[in-house]
Amino acid sequence: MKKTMPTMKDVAQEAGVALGTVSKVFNGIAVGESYRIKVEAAAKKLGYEVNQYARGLRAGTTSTVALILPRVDHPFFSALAQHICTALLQRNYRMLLYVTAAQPEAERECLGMVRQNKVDGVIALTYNQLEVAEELSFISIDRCLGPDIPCVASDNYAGGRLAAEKLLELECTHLAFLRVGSPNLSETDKRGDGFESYCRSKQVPYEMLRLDDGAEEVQFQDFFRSHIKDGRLDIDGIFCSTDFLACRIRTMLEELELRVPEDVQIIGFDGLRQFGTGELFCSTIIQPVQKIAETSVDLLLAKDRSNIPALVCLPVSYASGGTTRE
Amino acid sequence: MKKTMPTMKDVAQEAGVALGTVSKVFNGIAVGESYRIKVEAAAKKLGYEVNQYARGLRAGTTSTVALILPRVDHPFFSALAQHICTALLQRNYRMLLYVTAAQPEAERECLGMVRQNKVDGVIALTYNQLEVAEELSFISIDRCLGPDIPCVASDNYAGGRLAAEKLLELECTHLAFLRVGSPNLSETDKRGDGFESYCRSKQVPYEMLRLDDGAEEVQFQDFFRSHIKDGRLDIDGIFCSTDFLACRIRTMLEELELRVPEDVQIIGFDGLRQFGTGELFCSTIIQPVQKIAETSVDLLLAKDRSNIPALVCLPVSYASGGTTRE
DNA sequence: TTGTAAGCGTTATCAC
DNA sequence: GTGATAACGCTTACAA
Repeated sequence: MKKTMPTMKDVAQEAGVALGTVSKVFNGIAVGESYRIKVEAAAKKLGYEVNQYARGLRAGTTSTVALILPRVDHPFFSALAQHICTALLQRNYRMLLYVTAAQPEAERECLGMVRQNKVDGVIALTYNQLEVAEELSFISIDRCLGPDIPCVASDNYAGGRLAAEKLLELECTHLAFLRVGSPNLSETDKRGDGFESYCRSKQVPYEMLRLDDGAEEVQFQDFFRSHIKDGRLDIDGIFCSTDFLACRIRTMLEELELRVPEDVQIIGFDGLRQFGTGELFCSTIIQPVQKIAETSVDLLLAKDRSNIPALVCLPVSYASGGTTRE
Repeated sequence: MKKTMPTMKDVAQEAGVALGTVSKVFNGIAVGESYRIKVEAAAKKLGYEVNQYARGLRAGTTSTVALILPRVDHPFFSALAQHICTALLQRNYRMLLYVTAAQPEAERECLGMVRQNKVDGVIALTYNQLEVAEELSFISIDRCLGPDIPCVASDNYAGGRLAAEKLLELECTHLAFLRVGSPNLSETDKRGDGFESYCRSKQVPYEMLRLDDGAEEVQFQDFFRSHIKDGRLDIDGIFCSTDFLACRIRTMLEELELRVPEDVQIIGFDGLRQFGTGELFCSTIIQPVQKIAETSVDLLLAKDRSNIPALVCLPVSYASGGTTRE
C-alpha cells in the first residue's frame, strides 16, 4: 500500500473546507449543499476512499463479520459461504473467512484472531465445543453451543420424518437409517430421531445404523450382507444422513448387485447439486441453504440482540433425484 | 464488541511497566527477560489481544489479503478459496472474501472496498477487464490483466495437447473440442489452442466448436446430429473445456443413444471431485489447484516484487474417470 | 451550520 | 534497555 493514499485532510484542503465537514459528508450527516458538492468533487478528484481501519479504531465498529467453517471445498459449506458473503456484501459488510479443518485448536485460534480483528460479529459452524466470549456477537450454524448463543439450522427432525414419509409413499416396507460422522452432538443428529419417530408412529419395521467417522465402510457392508436373504435385500428404503453418504451407499449396493432404485430406494440429505447449480446427486431432503445464510446474517446484525431465539429451524423439502422410483 | 477489551495500557499497568515495553514484547523486539515475563503474564491474565485495526492504522500493514471470485459455490472456485485461505492462515494472514457474480460493477466495487480496507494485497479471478490501481499488490488467476499484473494459471495449452494425446492413445480417430463460456479472453482459452496444435501435428481429423454463454444446448445437439452417419457418430473422442461441460455432453450423447465411453470417449478439464474429495466426475485434465493457490499467495507476499514473472503456468495431469476406456 | 480538538490503540523516535 | 511522546486517519462532542 503506497503512502500516497489521500486522506480526509487532503480532501478538506482540496475542497477548501474543514476536516470535520468532510467526515460528515461521508457519514451522511446533514451539511450545507454547496459544501457537500465541493467535498464530493474533491474526493472524486483525489480518488479518496475512507480508511476503514481508522474508522474502526475510532468508532469501535468495523463493518466486518467473520465466518468460521471447517472447510469450504465441500458443496454445502461453499454454498453457505457464498450466500452469507452475498448477504453481507448487500448490507455493506465485508466477510473474513476462516477455515479450520474441524480441528479444535484451529477453531480456538480463529476466535483469538477474530478478537484481534475487532469484527462486529461471528458466524460459525464448528465441530468442537468451544467457549465463546460472551462479548462477541455470535451465531452458530447446525450446532447448539450454549443457551446464550443462537443456533440456526434446517429443521432436521422434520426432514427425518419427511424422508420416512416419502419412502413409505414410495411403497417401501422395511426402512433403514444410515449415518456416519463426528461423534460430537449436533443438530444434524435429529435427522435420525425424526426418521425413527415417524417409523414408530406408522409401525413400520426399520433399522438404525449410526457409525462414527473411521473405518465404517466394512461395517456398512456387513450390515447389508446380514440383511440379504435368498439373494435379496430385505430392506427396500434407505435414508442416509447426507447426500455424500447416499452416493457411497448407492455405489456399495450396486457392487453387491443390487439395483437402485429398482430394488432399494435411497434418500439423502442436503440437496447438493453437481457443480453448484447442476443436477442433484440423489433423491434428497433439501436444506434451505440460502435461507440459513440470510437468517444467520439477519440475526447477527439485528439491532436488538435482547430477544433473539436460541434455535431457529428452517423448513426443508423433498426432491427426487434418481435414487427413488418416480 | 464490548468496550471492555483490555488495551496495551491496561497490560502495562497490570505488569507495572511502560506502554512501549508492552508493545516491544508483542513485536518480538528485544526486552529484558524479567519484563517480558511480567508482560506476558499480565496479558494472559487480562486476556489481551493486540488490536489489528490500531496496528494497521499505525503500521500501514494489515496482515489481510482480499480474494475476489465470481462465485464460490462451484467446486473449482471453492477449492481455490479453501487452499488460498489455508495458505494465508499458515502465514498468519487473514482473508477477506468477495464474491462478484462476475458482474463488472460488482468487481469494480470490490476494488473500492478493498482500498478502504487497506489490505496488503489482492488475489482475483475476474471475468471482466478492470483497471487495477498500481499501488495495489495484485495477483490475477487465469486471466492476464496487464503487463504489470502477474497471472497464475494452469498450463492450459499443455493441458489441451495432453487431452488430444490421450484421446489418440485411447485409439480415437476423429476428435472434437467443445467449449462454452464467457466471450472474454482468458488463459483458459488456450485449452482449445493446445488441443488443435496437437491434432494438427499428428494430422488427425478434428472439429472445433466454441460457443459463447447462452442458448448453446441446441447448437451442440445440431453439431452432433450433423455428425451422425448411419446411426453412428463419426466422432469418437471429445475434449471439453471443463468437467461441467463434459458431464452435460455425456448426458446429451446418452440421450442420443450413444454410449460413453464405448462409442465416444470424453475428456474434461479441471479435475473436480464429487463432494470436494470424492470421485472424479469424468476423465479429465487435472488442474493443480493447491499449487495455484500457494503460488499466488507466495507471489503476492514476496518481499521483492521487482522481478515477479508476468505469467506462471503450472503443470497439469491426466486422470481417468469413467468417460474413457481404460 | 461549520470549524476545532480530543482521543481510539498502536508503533516508532527519542532522550534517559 | 526503558519510558514518555508524537503520529496514523478518523469520529464526535463542543465551541464558534
